[in-house]
Amino acid sequence: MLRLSKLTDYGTVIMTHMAREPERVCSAAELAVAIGVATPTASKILKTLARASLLQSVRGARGGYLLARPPAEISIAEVIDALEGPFGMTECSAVAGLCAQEGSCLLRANWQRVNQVIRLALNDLTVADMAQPVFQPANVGALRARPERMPG
Amino acid sequence: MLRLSKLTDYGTVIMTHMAREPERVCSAAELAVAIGVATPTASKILKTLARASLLQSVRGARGGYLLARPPAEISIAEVIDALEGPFGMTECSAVAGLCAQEGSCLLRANWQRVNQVIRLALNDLTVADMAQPVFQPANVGALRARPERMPG
DNA sequence: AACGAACGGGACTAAATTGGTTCTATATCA
DNA sequence: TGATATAGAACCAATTTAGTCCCGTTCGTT
Repeated sequence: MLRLSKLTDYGTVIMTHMAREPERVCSAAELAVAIGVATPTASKILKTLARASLLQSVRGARGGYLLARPPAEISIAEVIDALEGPFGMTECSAVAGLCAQEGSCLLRANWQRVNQVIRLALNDLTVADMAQPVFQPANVGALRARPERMPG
Repeated sequence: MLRLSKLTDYGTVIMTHMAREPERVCSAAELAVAIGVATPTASKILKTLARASLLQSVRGARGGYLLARPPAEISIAEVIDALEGPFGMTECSAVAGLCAQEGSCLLRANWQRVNQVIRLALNDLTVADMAQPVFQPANVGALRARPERMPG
């Protein structure tokens, strides 16, 4: 459930990769090789991330991309938002007000809440966190271990 | 981002609807009218929920569906799992081990963590919670208000 | 016993989404 | 000036999703 698209996955891998050397300007071709996709595909993702102001682009020869902010200040939620469109687990909560069965729409308020939890959890997880090979739960407030009711 | 499929959304609406009268046997046709979809569509969802043991089916004339357990003991995570397939935000974390770019797969461990947060949050939210018009945050441990870093 | 209501399961079609490529224009370094 | 590299849009193919239909089975009702 809650599967992200491939492009979004690639996007997080790219951001993580770049976070390891935040100063370096990386070209689309270089990143494509690094993460194992074709250049046009990487390029498409990079353009999207740049348009969302998560990356800064450098045009011209020896150009490429650069993290727009320190990796610790870029949350995974932002990366997902950039690549996956507007937030919202259901259509209703994403684009409020155009719901066919208004009678059942008490639900929406609850979905909004669930969305919010997820968003907060992902807001607390930064690109810098992801770049660390061993991930520090302390950095991510929402990631407390809560063992109850965890089905297979 | 993290958009659920329509069917899953319908599924939660159905479960919530049924939670309001847990004793009553509801036919597919009746539920279809209640939530505003065509009968075959409702039927498809109900079959899936029954196969996942979230609903109990009653065959024959005057048959229908019934919650398999008290609504407070059915989590939203289960409903989503039933309708959306195996858990996992990326392909890698859903079906471990078949990742093209193994080098970048440090990421996977982190994604797993994120998945877990989301899952725990949704595990704590039950069908009974959703059925209440005003939703009690106290019932849902993971739903603490945490105002930091909440962009547009 | 026969009829009809209702579920079980699978196959199928159409529509929407996604993944990926290509092309043209623009910017910049050497 | 030429090579390199991004910007942006259009486009195609493949997958996924939504929704429908059909046939078999179960079981009240008459």
